[in-house]
Amino acid sequence: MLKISELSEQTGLSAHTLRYYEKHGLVNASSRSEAGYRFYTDSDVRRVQFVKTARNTGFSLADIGQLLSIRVDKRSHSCQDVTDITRKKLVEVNTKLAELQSMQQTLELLLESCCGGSENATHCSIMEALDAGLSREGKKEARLIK
Amino acid sequence: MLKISELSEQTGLSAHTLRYYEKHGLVNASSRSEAGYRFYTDSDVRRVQFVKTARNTGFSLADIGQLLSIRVDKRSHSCQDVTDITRKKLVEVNTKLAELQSMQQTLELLLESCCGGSENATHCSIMEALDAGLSREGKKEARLIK
DNA sequence: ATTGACCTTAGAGTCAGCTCTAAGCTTATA
DNA sequence: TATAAGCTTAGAGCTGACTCTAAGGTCAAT
Repeated sequence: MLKISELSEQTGLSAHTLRYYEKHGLVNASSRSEAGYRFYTDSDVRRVQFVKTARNTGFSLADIGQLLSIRVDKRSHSCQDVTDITRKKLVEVNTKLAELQSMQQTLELLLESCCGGSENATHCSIMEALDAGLSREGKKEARLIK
Repeated sequence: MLKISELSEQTGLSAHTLRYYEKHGLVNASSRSEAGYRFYTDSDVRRVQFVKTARNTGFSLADIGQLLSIRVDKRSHSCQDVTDITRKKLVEVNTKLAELQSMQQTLELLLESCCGGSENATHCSIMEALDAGLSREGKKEARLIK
């Protein structure tokens, strides 16, 4: 039986976070001391680690709530239930990736187009590109310099 | 001279958002009517479009505040000032990209490893991988199936 | 003159996932 | 026994960028 600080050590999640997860229905202590202290079993530890792994994989707490309810009663759920959640998450991740890649490309083009020197910014091509809405000129110049 | 709703139309930003930007020091109306209505000039429109472009490129409102102060007095700032901000942003974007790419890879491996069928989830390899902290087994199985 | 669309403000609410505080018990150590 | 560390709770605060509300003033058209 672990106290919350011990569970915290074992999982790397703060006691605050563990209580927060409990409040949101993800992880309960199996029992409490007379004084009300939370006590966690090995099974609780595994559940918390599942949550942590799922968080690292990008799942939201709401997603994890669903995954956990599958986990406790696997017989009532199908693999498809699991892949549905996973595929939905992958779509979200891919969407964000596309946005970030577009930003990355823009930022790289901007940096390539600018001297970055200590002269004043009167003709800074980054400022010009942002002024031009990144249209034509900004991108074209960037490509030329490339 | 445009009223706020007209500026909203021209820029695609809501009047709410434009007032929000004003409150945060990014865009002021050049003048006001006797009744207090905001009036925007062409120069204001260009400033708002600059902000919008910079937002699309991933800059935070704080970043944009800095970029704007360079924009209004380019002679007092160097290209390096501009590239510093841009490079900092690129680093942030690359960091987030790395996180998301890792998530993407994990999610894809998980999906490859699971049948996704309508049988029950008793031996679902996604659940097993999440239980195992994505370690060894999860990844290995995924690769084998690949 | 009245409707209705538009404008003003301060300030509250939203999202997600924590993170922290205050006030008060409990437990372990000296 | 006293002190300090650790636990409890409800609830507030944080981040960033909006988004909305309420209560009221203004303006153009009928």
